[in-house]
Amino acid sequence: MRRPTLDDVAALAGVSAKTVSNVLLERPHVAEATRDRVLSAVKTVGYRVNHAGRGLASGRSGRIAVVVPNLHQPYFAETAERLILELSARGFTSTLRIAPDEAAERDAILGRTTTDADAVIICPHFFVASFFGSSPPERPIVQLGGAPNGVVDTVVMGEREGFEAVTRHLLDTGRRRLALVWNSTSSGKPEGERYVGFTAAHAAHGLEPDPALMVSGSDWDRRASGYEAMTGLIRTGVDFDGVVAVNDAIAVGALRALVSHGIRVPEDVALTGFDDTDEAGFTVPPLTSVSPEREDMVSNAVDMLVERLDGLAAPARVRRTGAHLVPRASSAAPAPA
Amino acid sequence: MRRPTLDDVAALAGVSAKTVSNVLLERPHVAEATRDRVLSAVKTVGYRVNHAGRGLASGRSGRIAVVVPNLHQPYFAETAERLILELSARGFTSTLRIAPDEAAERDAILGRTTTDADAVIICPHFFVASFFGSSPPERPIVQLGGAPNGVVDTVVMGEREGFEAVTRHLLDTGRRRLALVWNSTSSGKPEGERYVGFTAAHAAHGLEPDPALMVSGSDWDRRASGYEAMTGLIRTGVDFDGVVAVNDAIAVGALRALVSHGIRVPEDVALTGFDDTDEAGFTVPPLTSVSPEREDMVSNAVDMLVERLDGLAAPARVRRTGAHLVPRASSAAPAPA
DNA sequence: CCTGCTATTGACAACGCTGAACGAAGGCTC
DNA sequence: GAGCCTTCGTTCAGCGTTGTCAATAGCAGG
Repeated sequence: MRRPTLDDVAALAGVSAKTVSNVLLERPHVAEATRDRVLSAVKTVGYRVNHAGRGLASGRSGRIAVVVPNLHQPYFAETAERLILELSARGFTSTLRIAPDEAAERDAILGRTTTDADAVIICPHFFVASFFGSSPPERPIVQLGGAPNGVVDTVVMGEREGFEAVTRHLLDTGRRRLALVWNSTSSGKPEGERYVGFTAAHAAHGLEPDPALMVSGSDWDRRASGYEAMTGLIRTGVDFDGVVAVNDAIAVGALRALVSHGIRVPEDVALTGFDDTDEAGFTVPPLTSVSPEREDMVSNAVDMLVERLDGLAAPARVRRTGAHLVPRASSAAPAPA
Repeated sequence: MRRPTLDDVAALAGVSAKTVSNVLLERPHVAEATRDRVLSAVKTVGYRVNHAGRGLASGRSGRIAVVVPNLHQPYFAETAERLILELSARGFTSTLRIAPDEAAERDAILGRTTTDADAVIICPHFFVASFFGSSPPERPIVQLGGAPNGVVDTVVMGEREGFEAVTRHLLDTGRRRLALVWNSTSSGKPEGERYVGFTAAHAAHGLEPDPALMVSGSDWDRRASGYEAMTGLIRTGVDFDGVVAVNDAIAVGALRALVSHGIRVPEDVALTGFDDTDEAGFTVPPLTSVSPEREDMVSNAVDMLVERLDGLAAPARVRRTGAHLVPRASSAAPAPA
């Protein structure tokens, strides 16, 4: 009835509890025969390790906190899913923390709400180096996406080249006046890697982005935000033939706004997103997007984390992963006039 | 440098470690003055509880496993999000387990992969009573959605009435030949609460569902599955003026299939989903759906779980939550001929 | 045959916390 | 004033595991 312990297994196998532990931890120097005997005893008594005991004795929990702003945004849900599966494949358990606002995110990073994890992987929304004050983080933290901050290891996804590719794609197919639907930033101006890519593509065509075509919604993560921003732009009456959205969710919101104002996609206006979420393939019309190399991002993040857990002491590292254009109908070239 | 322990706090506050523990656990019979002294000592030394130690001593982890088939399906992502936030608001930590197939789901339920949780909340895909063999579950399990199985507490969402409502909505607005796009079931035939609602609505109009209009994809959870099934139905050439999809994801897939065959929604065919996920409001046209009362579902599930953790021994209980129609443009009445 | 290695296993003491049980002090009732 | 209850705090013994280190055996080399 009582849940079996190491001692129960040890008694049955005729060895000490420590030996059973050594077998389970796959320590070297355990005789083949002993191992077999132990493992079969484990099976017969139905032993399962007690994580609390192990954690207390070893000083590690074997648990990684995965921190995302939310799960209703497909990008975060899909990323969290991959992270969790990858961590579990590598023998870690995980705990998913949802940090919808800056305070929650800081608390998660600083460990105030994630005391039971050995390390943290975060898809940051607000994260900046100043969260730490003067003292460095007390446990490994890896950032997935977001800008390198010199404090924690970071996986940079191909934001710049991805955005450049999608922007060039529109320019190459004859679009000339591209609107940019942005998430709001602290400065109120577009900024960061994606904007750099956007500008670079324009420059390659000898063009410059038109500030009158840049709009942002009130929130990064809501389709509603894209709808709202797009509607605002349409109301200004300004002319445009392409819309580059900062991510798929915003593109989906923008799409609704375009359609409900009688603007046809892609005939009148081309539309693109970013992230290549599941839903991008199923909008009407299907949405051109940019696919970050998710597998790469996730495995790089976990690699770096494991290295830190194994004791690596080195300045914050940056790994870059790629991104590629996924053209779909929403950006099909307009019929020649 | 060393992480502070109860003893450090106790020394500073001039009390025993046990008293500090009592304060932190909000035990009664601690004098106000003592509590204040302890709490301020906790702050000064920066104490944070060691979960391993607490877990070992108390025999509980304070952790609940949330088990879902995946996160790329918005319904599961949104539900998991609410569960995690609710659990955290009630002082539990959570661990999210992704169980994509039957074996993984069974392992999670039986605790083989969730040894570190006191209890389990599961959004089941396959779960049946036979998972347990003859012995009852060894810790509290609550099912969120899915059919009651007599073994674990279950929250039944308003599948029957929700489906009846949406079906009636279509019939009331003049649609007569309703296709049903189903997830595949083991029997290959539609079954369960949703189908009962579908049939009941027909009966109320003196009609009977036409078996020739029932199709299912290969998978519950992929938009692709809805696309595939819908395409199959269109190819048969059979006539229909409404499509009832078993959930939003399948409806989104069906929508793509309809549009790409030149069938207009809602002019030619009305379309409805189920779950009222975030994306339903942003398809083109916006998708009529049924909203389960998510808050209710989640709080009921956690309530039942907490009661079990508090020692309630009683036969498996069932709580029912409601569902209401959310009409949108995809099911607007056709213009009178 | 002794020395020094490696391979294998075990004894013991933590790890940080909480449950149980108990003691001291004060207040109430009759 | 005896008896009892309530409040508040302490002492003590583990919870189940792993790290450290010692013990033993076997074996190669001299």
